[in-house]
Amino acid sequence: MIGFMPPAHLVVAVDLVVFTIRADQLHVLLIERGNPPFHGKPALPGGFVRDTENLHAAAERELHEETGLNGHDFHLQQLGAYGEPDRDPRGRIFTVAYLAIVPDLPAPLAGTDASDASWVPVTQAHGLAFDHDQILADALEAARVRLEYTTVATSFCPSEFSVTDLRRVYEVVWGRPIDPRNFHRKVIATEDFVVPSGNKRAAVVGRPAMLYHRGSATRLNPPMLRHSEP
Amino acid sequence: MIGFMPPAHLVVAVDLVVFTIRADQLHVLLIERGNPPFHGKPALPGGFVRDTENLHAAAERELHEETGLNGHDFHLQQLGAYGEPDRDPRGRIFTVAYLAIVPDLPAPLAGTDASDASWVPVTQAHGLAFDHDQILADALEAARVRLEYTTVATSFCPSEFSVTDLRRVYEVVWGRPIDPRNFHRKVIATEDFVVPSGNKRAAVVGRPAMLYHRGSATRLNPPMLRHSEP
DNA sequence: ACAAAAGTGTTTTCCATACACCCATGT
DNA sequence: ACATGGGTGTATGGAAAACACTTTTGT
Repeated sequence: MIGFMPPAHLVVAVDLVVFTIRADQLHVLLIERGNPPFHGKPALPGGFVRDTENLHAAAERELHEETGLNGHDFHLQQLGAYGEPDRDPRGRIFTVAYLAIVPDLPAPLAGTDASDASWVPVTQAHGLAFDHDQILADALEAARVRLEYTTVATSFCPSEFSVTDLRRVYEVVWGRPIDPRNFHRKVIATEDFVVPSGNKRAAVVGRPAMLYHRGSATRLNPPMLRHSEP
Repeated sequence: MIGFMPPAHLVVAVDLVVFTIRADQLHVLLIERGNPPFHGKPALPGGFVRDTENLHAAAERELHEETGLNGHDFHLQQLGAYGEPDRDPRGRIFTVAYLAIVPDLPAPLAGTDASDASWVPVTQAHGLAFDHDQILADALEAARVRLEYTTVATSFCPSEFSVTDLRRVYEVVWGRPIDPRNFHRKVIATEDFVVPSGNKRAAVVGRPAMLYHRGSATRLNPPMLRHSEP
């Protein structure tokens, strides 16, 4: 299998950096490669772009194959193109990386093509195949920046969530604590960031939280400020 | 020439959106296509990525071919990949767009391969070949955003420039006036945004301006705020 | 002296931070 | 009653906007 050369028109792939939050930790979806090169190594899920589909559709298809998600239950956005001549030992293969943000899936990967896929804490995701370490690092920084200026944080949450759930997203992705009171006021004050669902969380302990759905806003104005370390 | 199909490995191109400011107007570098498809139409400069070069190097090479610039006299950054199946009638050709920002060139395009290239005000750059209208629109928005959070505005200026020159960049790209006094204080207060050259502008009229070089900073913290329209 | 552009000071307004406090629920 | 987390009010500091003012040159 060494030296396999893909058909000439298959020189553009898409790779996905799929983030979710499980147990208050940021996780990324990785597969274990079943073929050379990098046989047995962890890698980002991805595949070649088909003749009739555009880049975004290819990314959506891959995401569906790996997670079973479709519709608009996720955030999917292009990160950029990677094209070092030697990035793939099979030959000159360009890849377009996509950042995907999904809620913690109840039945994560059952019934999908990718039973070989698994969630790995980003803190432990090293030594990936190809240039995927670099792509993952870029994706992490992009996700942190997007939390500042957009409403993507809600894409980490299920359909119904509390303000505290949303705050945990910021704390986990940014890796620093946020004042609950000020965060609450800011989220509520930002128009169409979240809309009340009318329900309340069954309280395990303490006052039950009001629940919200994602609002229609996409940009955060003013942004959530992430300061440099104190 | 109709129906020309590039060699199979040449399916990835880079296209450049080169911005400069001339006569207080934002201009973009366009070529007139000498071959089908879109013969005679304006288009962004670009070309195929060579076997041994990475994407950034290909973009740098194209920029040098079109403008004669090399070294670090410019800003060059990837915008993203475009890959609609029908974006090029010759076949499936992906392109990676780059945003380039250069100072107003003294002898703009003399002695370059591209005597067919010319500066066009962005307000008049419509009806471009391929999907270049879309790429140009994306590049313009990206440039506006980057002026907020980075120091790229200095890349529009020659080696030595005044604070007022820099303010004009913001006003031209954003298309709205800025208070000269507050802008001045903010630029000077931001560490390493600009460094004094020690020289003064020969005054045509009024008090001569102090001149500056680009500083070492790349990110603007705090950012230049571009408010929504009043 | 005057015009014109560069650069500084001052006031006001707004927003982020910090933190005290009240609210709603389970035990 | 009280512990626990959810949510609100308020004082303070710092930065942005608005704008009056001073400085430096050429004519």
